[in-house]
Amino acid sequence: MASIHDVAKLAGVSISTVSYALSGKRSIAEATRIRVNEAVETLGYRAHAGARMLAGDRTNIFALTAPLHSETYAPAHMAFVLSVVRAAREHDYDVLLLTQDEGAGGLRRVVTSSLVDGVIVLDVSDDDERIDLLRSLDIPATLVGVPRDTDGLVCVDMDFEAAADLSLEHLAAAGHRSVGLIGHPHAIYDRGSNFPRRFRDAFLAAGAERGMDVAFEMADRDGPSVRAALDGLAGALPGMTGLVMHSDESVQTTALGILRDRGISVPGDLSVLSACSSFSTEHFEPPLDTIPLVPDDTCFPAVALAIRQVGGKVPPHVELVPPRYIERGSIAAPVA
Amino acid sequence: MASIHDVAKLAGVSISTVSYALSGKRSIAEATRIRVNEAVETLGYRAHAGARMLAGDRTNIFALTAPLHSETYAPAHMAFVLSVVRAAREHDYDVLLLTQDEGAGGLRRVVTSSLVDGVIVLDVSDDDERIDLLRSLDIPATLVGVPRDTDGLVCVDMDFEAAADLSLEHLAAAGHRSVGLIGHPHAIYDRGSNFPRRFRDAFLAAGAERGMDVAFEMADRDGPSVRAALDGLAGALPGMTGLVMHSDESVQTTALGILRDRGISVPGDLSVLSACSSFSTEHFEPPLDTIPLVPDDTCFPAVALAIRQVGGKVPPHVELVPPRYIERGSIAAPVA
DNA sequence: CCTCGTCGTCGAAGCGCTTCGATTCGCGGC
DNA sequence: GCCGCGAATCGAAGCGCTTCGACGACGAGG
Repeated sequence: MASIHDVAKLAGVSISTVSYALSGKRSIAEATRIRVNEAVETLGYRAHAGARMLAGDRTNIFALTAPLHSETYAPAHMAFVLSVVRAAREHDYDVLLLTQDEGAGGLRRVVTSSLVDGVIVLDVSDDDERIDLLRSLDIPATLVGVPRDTDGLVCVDMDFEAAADLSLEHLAAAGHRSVGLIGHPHAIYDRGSNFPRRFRDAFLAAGAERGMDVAFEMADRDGPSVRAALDGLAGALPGMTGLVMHSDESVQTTALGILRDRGISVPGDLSVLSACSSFSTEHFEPPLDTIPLVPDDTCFPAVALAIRQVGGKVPPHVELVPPRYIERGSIAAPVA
Repeated sequence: MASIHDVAKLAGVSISTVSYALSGKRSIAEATRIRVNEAVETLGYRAHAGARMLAGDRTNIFALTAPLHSETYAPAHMAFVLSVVRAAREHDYDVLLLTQDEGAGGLRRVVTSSLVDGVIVLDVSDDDERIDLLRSLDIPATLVGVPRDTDGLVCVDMDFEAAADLSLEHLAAAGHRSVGLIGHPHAIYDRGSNFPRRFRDAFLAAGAERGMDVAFEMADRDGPSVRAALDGLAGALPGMTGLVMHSDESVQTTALGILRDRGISVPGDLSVLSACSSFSTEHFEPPLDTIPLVPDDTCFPAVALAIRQVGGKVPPHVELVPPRYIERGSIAAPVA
């Protein structure tokens, strides 16, 4: 592997000149810069990562901790992981993938050995062992998600409260007064993963505030459970004309299938809306109105915030991404 | 952050002694080793990753290139990624996640900058731009998968040929003579991802060799496509009594649902076997006999091989993991 | 014409670690 | 009693890079 030494020799300059020519941290004559770049090109030179870390006090690597629990919906999880990696690459950062197996230990390890410049935390739960560690480590970090206690933390997340309200706003505007919510599997609420809880709480609160009748049911990924959830809602809301689904793809597909089997047409008999889904509802039968949960919307800002923290202090705060609404015709006026 | 210097001072020895005490590369008096370890403990010392890379010529990081295509089945993909990370951690290695966006460029970047000691390649296709690059880079690498041309490569994979034959062996033993195969979506075969092709080819060849009637259909992830595949098989094999499914979870679930709807009982009317599935078929209705595709079975050997390559040369070769068969009662004798 | 500021460049000092001799000490063998 | 040897330890030389202070050249201002 060619070293900066070889480049300097070939370009006929000193190694410090090469370094400055490449980093741009001092002014360099145009002619010199060109010669250096040519030398780099012909030698295929790339700075040695270890040397750069040692001398430069910067690794250009972020750690990504993204626990995968048994109830985690893998496609969504994967989408967030990839979004973080792509965002990092836009800033010339690489991503080291940590798993749950080591627990918070892995985080401590990579941070204290100066392997990473910062940490991106996915799938935050309310009392997460990673959070206290992060606070004590005092290292650039951004959480994608909002834990109960955000003290001293930098967080980015979808504004689930606004999303819940937005979903009811659209249904109310169409004339609906009685709306059910199908949520994620029990286990996800139990584990303290917080966004489903936030959506649910905001949904129920917004419904009350708007004077609407609302109810909530959780659904696992099997047919009987989804059927039970739908029945539960129908029982709680005899006059239900609207349905919001805040759950993963398979549950929503299953639910639509059940409605079809029962001869309930969408939106003729029931208006349906998919809220905060990280997949496309375009190919559903029928396509659903949706408030999309796009990984890039939160992961790119999260990485950008981590970068800014590396460059200097960023005051702890929470950034909420406002929800968007996409119409696909699955909401109509309720039939009397 | 405490440095090796601080440890040396606290333990009252030189830094080289600390280094040797920790690495064990030279003999150290027991008493000294203990003092060093105590100092490490009280200071919370961890070697600076960059310094270690620079001086030690080893990064203890592997790059993982795991392209995610639109047709890729995310849960399986994720399972393989995590398996690699866990395997790496067992050897004190970390994993840098590369994505498709940079193409082979990302690979070149991390290798030429000496950021990683080696590469693990997932989801190999027959003509993969990463492969030529790897060959020219001359760096420790293990492919999980077997490309058409394995010259100069170290590969590990499930023995799909043996798995295909094993599935027919069990069906034949139960008395079946006419067996259909449902495979992955078209796009996966088109793209050159090679294990589905290998399974299919081996299945058809083994069927011919055993003098059985066999047929093959691909199925996308939607109901109509699965239905069409089943109909296609029924058309090609009027006397079909056995069905092998080599496809992802949703297709298999859908297929079982269709069979149920049509009043075809398993294994009463049709014997069904799930082959090379990376998910559990235990909770299926009914549970299916399976030849499981366990990520750890290939990823752990793959990482181990990469480690051995870092330590010295390992001759290029292909390691095939023999298939196992798990009975769950979904295969019975065919009714006349 | 001399001085001063600017621009472009260079040499050298680390960054924290690994590793290669070299050194010291204690012990057994002759 | 001396030599030789192995065990334990140390000092120093890098590894390849960044960055700081210094220096020469050159143009502008007095």
